[in-house]
Amino acid sequence: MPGPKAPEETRREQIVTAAYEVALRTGIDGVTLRAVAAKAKLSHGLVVFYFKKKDHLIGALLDRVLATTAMLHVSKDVARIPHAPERLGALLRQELDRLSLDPRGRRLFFEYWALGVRRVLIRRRIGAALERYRAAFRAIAEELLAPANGTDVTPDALAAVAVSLISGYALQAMIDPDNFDTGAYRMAAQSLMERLAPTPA
Amino acid sequence: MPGPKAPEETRREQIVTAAYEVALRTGIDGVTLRAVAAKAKLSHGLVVFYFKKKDHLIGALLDRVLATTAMLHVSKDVARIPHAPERLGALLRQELDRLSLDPRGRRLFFEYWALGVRRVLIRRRIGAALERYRAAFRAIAEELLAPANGTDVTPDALAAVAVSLISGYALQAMIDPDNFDTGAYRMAAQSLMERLAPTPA
DNA sequence: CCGTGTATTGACCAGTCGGACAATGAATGA
DNA sequence: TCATTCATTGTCCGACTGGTCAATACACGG
Repeated sequence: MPGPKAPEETRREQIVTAAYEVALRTGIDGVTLRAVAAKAKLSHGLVVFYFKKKDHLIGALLDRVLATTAMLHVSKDVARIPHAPERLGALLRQELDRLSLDPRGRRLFFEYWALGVRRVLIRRRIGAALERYRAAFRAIAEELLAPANGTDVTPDALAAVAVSLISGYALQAMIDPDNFDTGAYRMAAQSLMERLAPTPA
Repeated sequence: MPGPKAPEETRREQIVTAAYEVALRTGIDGVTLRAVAAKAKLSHGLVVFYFKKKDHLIGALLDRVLATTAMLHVSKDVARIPHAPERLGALLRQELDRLSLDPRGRRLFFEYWALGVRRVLIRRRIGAALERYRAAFRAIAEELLAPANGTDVTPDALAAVAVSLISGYALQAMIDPDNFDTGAYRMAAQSLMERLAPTPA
């Protein structure tokens, strides 16, 4: 006995939301058509009705993951800092702080990253997200490195290093929180970044 | 018709080797009892005969992965460098170079990393490997930071940062090699590390 | 030469997965 | 009011999974 109608576009979002919740608890592997349907209180047939292939569903789920966890907004407070090195350090700290709350989303991001190693479409989208992430840092890096042009550090590389500091933090903190002193790490990373400015050496 | 006997302890290694080859090509998901058995030219029943549970097999496979890819040997050339900052930079560069060749093993390592997020036993072993990796850097970091004790950077944090630079490099380079300038990154990372010494500031 | 233990096989099982599909219900327009 | 459209359901299917197990062939000690 087919149930009531709710043919709004909401259905897709509802399903993706259910998938997201499932993924948070059980990982991408746990995102099965039936598990998602159960979480959304639908028949699993309906899920494949909206997303013809399961891959499409996990693609849509990737959108959700990227939207909620891989976006970088430079807060007003940070943007207002005049001195470029300090601004870079502050941005770094802001991101590290953000990482500390709700690590579950980040876990999903890394799971997708691992998936991307084998699947081209996912790899491209994650790569693009990383590139956008780097771009935000690159802007500051250019400004910072402008005076000390004699240096062998390019803005692009500096941005990549910043991203490394952030993702490396997440990676290490996730895998053994016990042996990882997050406070000390943040101090060190920030101080390292800010130390770039004074002497181009 | 049960085949010939070869009851040596070699069988286990042979199976793990087959599993490793399968994993390199198809990822950990592809490591199925039957796939491994086929690769090793055995019946899948024999695989479960040696490794009672599949988990034991993927545990043994993790050993293999860690042994071949997560070990850090400080080469003689590097160890002989007297000046600590330069030594740290050289070690960093050595590891980054090593990452460039044969990324397949590293991919597996990161796949296990993602797996570790959900599975406790794997998480602990990866965490331990990571800690050993950090320890190698910590030794140099202590020596490096000794004179400039006024600094807010602890040896532990510096080691963690070094690991971040390495894993972050792998992360970004593997996912989109096109937009990632490996050469510039290596220059920047090394120069950043070596810049730690001169002025404790 | 013959049992005994064990390495090895293949068949089998229950479970789960993604996907196809006919049947059914509800809304909608004529 | 009735036919049409389409969202929704449950069922069914084939493939594959991890795991069990009886049957078998081999090596070896007596």
